[in-house]
Amino acid sequence: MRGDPWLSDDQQRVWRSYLALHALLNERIERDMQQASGMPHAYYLVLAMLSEAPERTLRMSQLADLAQMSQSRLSHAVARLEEKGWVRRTPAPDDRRGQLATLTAAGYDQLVEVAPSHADTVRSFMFDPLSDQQLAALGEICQVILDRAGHGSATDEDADEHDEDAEVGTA
Amino acid sequence: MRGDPWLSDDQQRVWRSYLALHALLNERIERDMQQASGMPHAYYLVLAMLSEAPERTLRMSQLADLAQMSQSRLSHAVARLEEKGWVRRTPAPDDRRGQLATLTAAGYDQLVEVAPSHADTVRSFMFDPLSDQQLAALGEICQVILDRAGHGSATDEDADEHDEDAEVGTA
DNA sequence: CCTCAATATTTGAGGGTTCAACAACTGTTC
DNA sequence: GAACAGTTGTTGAACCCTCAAATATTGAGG
Repeated sequence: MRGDPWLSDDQQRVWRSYLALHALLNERIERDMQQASGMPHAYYLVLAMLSEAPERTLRMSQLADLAQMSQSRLSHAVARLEEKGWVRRTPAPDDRRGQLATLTAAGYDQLVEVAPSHADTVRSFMFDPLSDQQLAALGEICQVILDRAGHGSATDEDADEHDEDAEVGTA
Repeated sequence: MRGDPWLSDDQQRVWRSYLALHALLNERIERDMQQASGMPHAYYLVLAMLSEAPERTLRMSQLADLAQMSQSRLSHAVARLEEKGWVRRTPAPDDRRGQLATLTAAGYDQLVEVAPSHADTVRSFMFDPLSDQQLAALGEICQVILDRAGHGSATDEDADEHDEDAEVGTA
């Protein structure tokens, strides 16, 4: 039903390392976030993306793209963030189907408060152990895989260009 | 409250790539699994770990360690896998607190049926794009980080040695 | 204008995960 | 051997995510 399955022994080993790595990292990030702000990491990313957008405002669908989540997931997420007072939703002026999500002042404050400990977690866990060469190698590895994702055998990708502008920072 | 936070620009870029990569990979794996077997990837790992154990049987706590989940999570998971008839639970003979989880024949069949497409997803997405050097580099990167995890600034790790023996394969 | 397919977003149900509390048992210590 | 701390595993509530269905709107064509 597809091309030759199975992983080589080397691939197996690396795959298990990758799984272990991610499990551990994720656990720490989520614990950290939960402690610091009572929200999951995914919600933090939503706030971060908004903070980098002009007017700290984005259409729901763009925000979903940037935060890499489904529209449904985002809708639930923003509902919750709105309850907390960190995001506000207003109807889009030009398209009456749309909604604009805006980061509130309280949301921005929250982001600023949480960011340092999050960044520290990521840096100390993931990056401190790596040499400069390894950091570069990891960057290229991710890029190669991402670039090739979409050709493979699956759905599709619409590939917006990236948009460097670190207001508060992803990590 | 911790050592110098913030990521360098390079680290930021790599971190975002990593996030994008994982989001995409995870999405495909989960979609694949759900389609092929109606269970999440985490449950597949539980079956896989059992398949590699002597007698296809493990104490709940060992299984939780190997599958990298909390006991609570595993308990819920095994409850569900038991409903599906893929795992059976029996009281441990030596310790009356304990439970043994055993992979049933049906569970093994399920694993064998699902494994190829899963392996193919992982290989084609993650490994096909990589050169041999990149595969090796990735392996080392994961190892370095994992080795240093536990010293860092966090909780603790008990570090069991690994245990090569691919009955059906993690991926 | 009317219809129809496509887009944008929300909703609710179903299931997964976490966290804290609990129940049962073990091993040690006095 | 009674008390107690520690281990093993389960439970229920709260929350998050997915999927499919619903709602509202747009834009293209006839």
